[in-house]
Amino acid sequence: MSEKKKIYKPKPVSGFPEWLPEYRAVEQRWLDKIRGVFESYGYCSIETPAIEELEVIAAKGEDVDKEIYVLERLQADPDEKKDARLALHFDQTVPLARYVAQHFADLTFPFKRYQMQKVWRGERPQMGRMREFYQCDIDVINVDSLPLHFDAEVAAICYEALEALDIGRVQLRISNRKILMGFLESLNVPDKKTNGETTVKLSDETKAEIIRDIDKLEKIGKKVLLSRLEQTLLVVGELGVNFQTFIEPFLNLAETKIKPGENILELFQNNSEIDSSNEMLREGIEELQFVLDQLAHLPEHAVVADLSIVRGLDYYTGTVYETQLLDVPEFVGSVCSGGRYDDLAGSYINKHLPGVGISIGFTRLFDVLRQAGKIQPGQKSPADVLVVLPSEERRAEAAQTARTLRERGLKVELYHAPQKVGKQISYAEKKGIPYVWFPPFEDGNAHEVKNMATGEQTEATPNDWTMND
RNA sequence: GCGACUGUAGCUCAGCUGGUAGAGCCCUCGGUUGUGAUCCGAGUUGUCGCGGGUUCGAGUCCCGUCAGUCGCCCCA
Repeated sequence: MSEKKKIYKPKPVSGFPEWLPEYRAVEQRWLDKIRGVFESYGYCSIETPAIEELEVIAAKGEDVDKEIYVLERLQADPDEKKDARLALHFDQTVPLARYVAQHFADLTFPFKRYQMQKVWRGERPQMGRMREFYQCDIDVINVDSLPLHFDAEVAAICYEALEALDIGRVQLRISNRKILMGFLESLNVPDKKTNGETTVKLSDETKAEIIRDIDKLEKIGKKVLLSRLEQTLLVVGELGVNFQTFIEPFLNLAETKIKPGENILELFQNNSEIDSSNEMLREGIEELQFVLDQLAHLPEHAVVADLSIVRGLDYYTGTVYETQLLDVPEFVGSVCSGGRYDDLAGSYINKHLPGVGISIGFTRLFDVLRQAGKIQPGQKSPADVLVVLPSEERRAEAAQTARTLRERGLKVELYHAPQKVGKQISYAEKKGIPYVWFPPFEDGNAHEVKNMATGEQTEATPNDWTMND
């Protein structure tokens, strides 16, 4: 007879966050604010399915492949293999490309859209890194060519959206991939095979390795970075000793944060060790300068050019962005990143569709600030008023009071049982409901309302009371 | 995927060199009649992550496993 109820103890699944009501309330408010800023620039909303065909999602590059969640039925029918495999989307940029290609005929270009949905990545979770999270994307896609102004516009919009959240100072860091690509292309480094007698161009593989490492410049520093390059590349390599001395001048530039108004080309030309005549390099500098100067209206700290920003995703071809929270130094990751991609939809449609966009890593942003204690939790209930239930006999009257208040635009909860008044009040207190309404407990008595913050209680009528009374 | 650390009540944790589990918070009730956040009193709560081993005996030691945290890779 003493058999115990079997309980399955719930455990949170790491990397799949969920919040208590008081934080969810803040999260909703933030999403509304971001949406408001996006729409104020005329960007429209779309939503794409949580899943895409694996073929579509995996189009990005090998590194992300291993992080893709695929979807299958528990009882997968072996004969069903002919069906396309499905996968949860990894980001919203690739689904956008597919969407644009698919609805090409019905869209108006330049197509400006925002999209706020969850995405999934199978990574090891840690501070600021989840396996399920919201991204707030804003992108512009056009046919044939896309004016460079948009590279500045999407950045400015995102900055404004972040500013609207009142989260302290944020800094956009912008670069242009063409600069680093052009620089690496221009190099003639000593050939190992000839013991440095002749020179050789960097292979794509080597370039990729260097790019990956330069991304870490701020984190690990120039010295460590150079010795790392030496270690990884000399071994692999076609490169002769001291090849790092060819990279170093660039790192010196990449270490500085360039403000709007500064002349980037001059910085290169003043550095005699860098050959700034490379065409791609020049183009990148010009573009970066343009975008940077277009953002000069933003506050002092808000935007810098930072040549160490290159971004991991392969599809970016020009402008790239990252964003730091300057007032949360314990977190160094980017909370808002993106870039320009010249032809992401090219594999779905026979049109040239360049785009540029940025994505706010919403859940990361929210959770990092929450953990840093910078988010004031909201109310546990959206209600403005709790109507006390005096007795079962007076339920109809109390319900009518609540209805009247609701009709006047207030959010009103009616207490569920005629319990002791003290209990009803403490319920309101716990849920953070700011006002408690007392309908008459006896015929002929007046309504009263209590302000929970001040403890003050006054007579009132449901038809004309307002929260400021 | 690799490395380090952790895993005891709903939550935060204590439990010394092995002897059959404890504190605070939370929650419930009470301190008479219609008033919360303080105070006082009483009460409920545990496969000690899971499986195996050593032992007369394991929350405590050993092995395995799973999960979590942090770091690396990568990224929002």
